[in-house]
Amino acid sequence: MCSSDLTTGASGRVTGTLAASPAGQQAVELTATELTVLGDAGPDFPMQKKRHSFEFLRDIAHLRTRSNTFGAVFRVRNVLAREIHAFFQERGFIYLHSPIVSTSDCEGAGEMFQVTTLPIEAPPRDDAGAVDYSKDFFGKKAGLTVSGQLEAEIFACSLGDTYTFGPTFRAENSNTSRHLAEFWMVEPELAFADIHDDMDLAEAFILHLVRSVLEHCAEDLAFFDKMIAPGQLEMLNKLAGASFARMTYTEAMDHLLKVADRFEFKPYWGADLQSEHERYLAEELVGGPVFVIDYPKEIKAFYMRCNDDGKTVAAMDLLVPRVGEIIGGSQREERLEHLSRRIVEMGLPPENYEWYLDLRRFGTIPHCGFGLGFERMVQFVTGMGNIRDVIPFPRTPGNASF
RNA sequence: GCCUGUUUAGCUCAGUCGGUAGAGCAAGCGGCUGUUAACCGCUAGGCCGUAGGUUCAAGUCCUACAACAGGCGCCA
Repeated sequence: MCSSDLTTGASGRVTGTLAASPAGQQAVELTATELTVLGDAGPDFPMQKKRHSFEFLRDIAHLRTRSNTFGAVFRVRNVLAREIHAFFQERGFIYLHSPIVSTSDCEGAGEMFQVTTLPIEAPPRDDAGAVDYSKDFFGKKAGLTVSGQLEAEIFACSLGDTYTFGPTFRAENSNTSRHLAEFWMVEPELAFADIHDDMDLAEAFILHLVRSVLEHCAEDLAFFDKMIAPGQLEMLNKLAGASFARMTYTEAMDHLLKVADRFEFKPYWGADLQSEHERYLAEELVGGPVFVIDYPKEIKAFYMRCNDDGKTVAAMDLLVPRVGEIIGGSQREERLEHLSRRIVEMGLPPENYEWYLDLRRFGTIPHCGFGLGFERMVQFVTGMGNIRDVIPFPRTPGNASF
């Protein structure tokens, strides 16, 4: 082969001498003495030495990792994954491999993907005509996990501080730049801890990840700062030395009501925070990450601990500029009678929660935890606008290529 | 699921008042050479998303559908 085969996309081996470079934009250069093309690419190679749209590159996800943007994204993603383990392992947390296939749909976190070996066209039916899941592979209806939290609670209430880090699935028809049907979630669970310990951990965790990336991915972050998200480096550097603001839902609502005119959805006490409200709090009012705690109990999950006011629960969300909610967590209701009552109040079938209630019947402890959407963290750090571009092979409604 | 927008060359996009298409990059050929998501010349390359409709005439106007994007909801 000759050098004319050395087109964009070709692979090759170069032998030469590494020397300091006089050019401004690189430190070293290779003076080649020998060049071998190992695999030529041909004129139909779809990528070029120019900017492509991320939508186009998404269609060729098997080739897009050859671009500088996706190289940088997945190097940063790798460092973040490594540092998640480092952070928790250094603090003595147990890494729990929570199950992927789950038969406990007692989470309510989202629609489950069903896992079945029954024939779709003609499943076995019982006398009432309903699908007979006792004939299914697991003997009951099964699905892909929507959260490892409940399993993490089991471990936290026996082994102590625990975390999960694994794939999570939501069959929601969500079409946004912040949602995936398959994503990775980090879920620590703290034993003998309250909502304030939970926030302290979340803050230390985010700061560790930001500082680690600044330390280990300086070159890639400079690339994002220049090509993807101007100002990103300054934002991260500022964040690395900051402490996060904290406010109650009621305080946040007071702030929102003062500027209610600017919102499409008018805020009022009792309503969940809209995206535009979250953005205002993080981007304008605070200008950085902010914890919001003590939400009205009606808009939060059954397992969150009731506060003494009888109206709110010890829930906390961490809102960050641009991405919005990056962490959602709570202190768990450890009091048997309160938890039982909430299950009934929310119309959930109590028989599904017996094992969960056992954790309160037998040696209950105060505990808490949170979930971090891993891809949202990668988005936050890199400044990438679409979550489909920070996971190798995105799964979204209507798309599971590769 | 709802709202808005987009769909024209391999890619990124122009295309005026409706009169059968242009640029840059890529590709091919040639030149240049301290270049870096460079430069110069030439050459090719188009069922204008799909299906209907209006019109003498549709890339352009209308309808439906599809794909994609952005925003919203759901959440992480």
